[in-house]
Amino acid sequence: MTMRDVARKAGVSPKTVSNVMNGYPYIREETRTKVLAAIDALGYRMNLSARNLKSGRTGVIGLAVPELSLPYFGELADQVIMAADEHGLTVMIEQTGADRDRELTVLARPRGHLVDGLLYSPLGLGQEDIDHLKANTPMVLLGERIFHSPVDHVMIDNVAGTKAAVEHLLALGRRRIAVLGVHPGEKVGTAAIRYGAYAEALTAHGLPVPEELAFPAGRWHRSTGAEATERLLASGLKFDALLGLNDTLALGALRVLAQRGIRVPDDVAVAGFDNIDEASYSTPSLTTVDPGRTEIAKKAVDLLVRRMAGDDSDHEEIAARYELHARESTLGVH
Amino acid sequence: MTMRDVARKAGVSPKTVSNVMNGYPYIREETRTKVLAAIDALGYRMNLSARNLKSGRTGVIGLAVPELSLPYFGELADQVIMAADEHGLTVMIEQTGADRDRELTVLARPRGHLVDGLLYSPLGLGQEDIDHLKANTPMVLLGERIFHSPVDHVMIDNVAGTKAAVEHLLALGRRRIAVLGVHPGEKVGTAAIRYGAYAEALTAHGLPVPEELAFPAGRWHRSTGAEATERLLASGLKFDALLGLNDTLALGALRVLAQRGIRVPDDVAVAGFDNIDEASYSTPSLTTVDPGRTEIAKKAVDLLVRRMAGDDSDHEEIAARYELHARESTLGVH
DNA sequence: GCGATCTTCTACACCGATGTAGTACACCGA
DNA sequence: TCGGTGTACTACATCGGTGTAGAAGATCGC
Repeated sequence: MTMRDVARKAGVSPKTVSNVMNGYPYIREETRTKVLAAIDALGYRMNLSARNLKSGRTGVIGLAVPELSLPYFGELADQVIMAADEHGLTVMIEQTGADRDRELTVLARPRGHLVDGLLYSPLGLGQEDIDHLKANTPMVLLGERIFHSPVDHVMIDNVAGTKAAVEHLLALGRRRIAVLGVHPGEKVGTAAIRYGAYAEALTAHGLPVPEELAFPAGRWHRSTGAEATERLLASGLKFDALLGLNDTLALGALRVLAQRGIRVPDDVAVAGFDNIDEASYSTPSLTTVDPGRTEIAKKAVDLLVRRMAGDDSDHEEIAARYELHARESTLGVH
Repeated sequence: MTMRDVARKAGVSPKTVSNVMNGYPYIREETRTKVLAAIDALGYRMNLSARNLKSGRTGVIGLAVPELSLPYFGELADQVIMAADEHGLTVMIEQTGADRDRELTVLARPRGHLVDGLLYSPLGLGQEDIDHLKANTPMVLLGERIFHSPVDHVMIDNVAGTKAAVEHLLALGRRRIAVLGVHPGEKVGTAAIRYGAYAEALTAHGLPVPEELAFPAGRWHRSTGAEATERLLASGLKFDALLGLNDTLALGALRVLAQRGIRVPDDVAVAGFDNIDEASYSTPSLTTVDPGRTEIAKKAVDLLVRRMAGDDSDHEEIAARYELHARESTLGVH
């Protein structure tokens, strides 16, 4: 079942069928309907591999994320797929597992030419990997700003968002804010940026930065958040607030605090980052920063589509609008 | 950068390069290393579209799920991607939004020959759509058993799993078990199967089925679970247990119950289905049925790979092992 | 009335792999 | 010694579309 069959049935050349399918303008209405009727009658579907081989286009974009099982990335992927759909594009998802080697592999081999462009949400890459980003494939980075990279970014406003959360805690009178999920030694990742913003917010208010209250967690899962919270409690250090560098960490913390009978927010106020759906439904509901997932997905896809269409103007850096959602984990129940 | 370039550099024919890359056995070790060296030196990557055009294989399988933002499907996709990876396959995800038309579209047009096979998790399809399943592409259905369909299935053991949950509640002395998430009128979907199993479990214990305690929810989100729970509470009906037909519904219910000051499990025991990660970390943690996600993903991919390799034996129906995880939402805190 | 331009369509080579067929040599048994 | 089999490789057509070039008729300006 090929284009030739359709052409034969419609009594035109294969190229005319191709032209009809691709919206070439100079076609008589009569011819167009004949061709469309033939396509319909035969149930013809174009072989995208063949088209891609000749023309480059596949209509597929890649989305590389660390882990789909993390709600943030699941929800992001959902949005990206819907945004891509509006451009008639399909999304191929690649899981990197936040592993640097796998992240580089994705870059080096964008699925054997099967994707026209790449949306890329790196976790493990650093300044030293910038060279790898000078890809042949159009690419838009999501989430993180890798310092001084010559690539398009659609960024979470990590700094302003984190500061808003910290200032919210400070405004509630909290002074000893523990942090979950830092990555010691890391310079450019999300962890470093958010922790840096936390420190800045404290400093701006004339407060010292209590480094002993920063607890590492490599992967940002509920389980690692719970473990870090247990280490925090075991340390015996006093704290009256807890900032999870993302929501799953904070939710893991909520669990442990509840188990230990520590009241939230009375004893400890808790805040997170991401505003995943779960944050509205936990008990207590979680105060968090909405990074504008929908906007990020939409803008990133739009930008990528422009790049794929050949736009080679200077690279852009777009920051999405964040929004602080103050909920029970800091405000209490009304 | 094509195979011809590699061939020239290695001093062999393009076909020999192809043979090396595809593991053809009759190649001298010396030749193989020459070719591999050339591939490495040039950073060559095969054009999958070209290969697909000639050979059919793309190394891509499709995964059609309702919504990635639902934790169950995010976690399932994660597992499928990892299982596919072990076979050297990439996964292309299609979101159907549980919309019947979109589900049929996916079937009718498996991405323009771009996928070698399809894993398919239908929600909206029914008995009347069976004809559409007689696809040309190898396909394995996930999760649901569409009645009398001639297609491979890797099933959640919905009936046994749900019964286990209900029996657990009964064993705790609960007798008025409300159900969230039923789909009135539906005959073959997950909702119907799980609700049917619930009813059977009650009947088997000589108990009547309290139909007034079945509350509908079209989509199985936290928000719809919360709404259904509010309707349940507004009804004034007495109940001492609550079964969410999946975890997100149950988690939405937990939220509303907590807000209303209804104690779980003292006043109402709550159970769900899916064992998403979140169920271990909610407060209280959620009793739920683990449908064996990892096993489902692995078996489904294995089966699909066999079908893609040409195995045309009779269609199989594999049920994964479920496991009941009894947690605080039914047992209380120890 | 004639070249120029626009509209509509077609012929054909070609994208980059691979299946098929076939060559050439080595080795083996009778 | 010769046919048969196994090993190692190559030439070439081909998969199904699309870019390019160009043909043929219609329309237009002057």
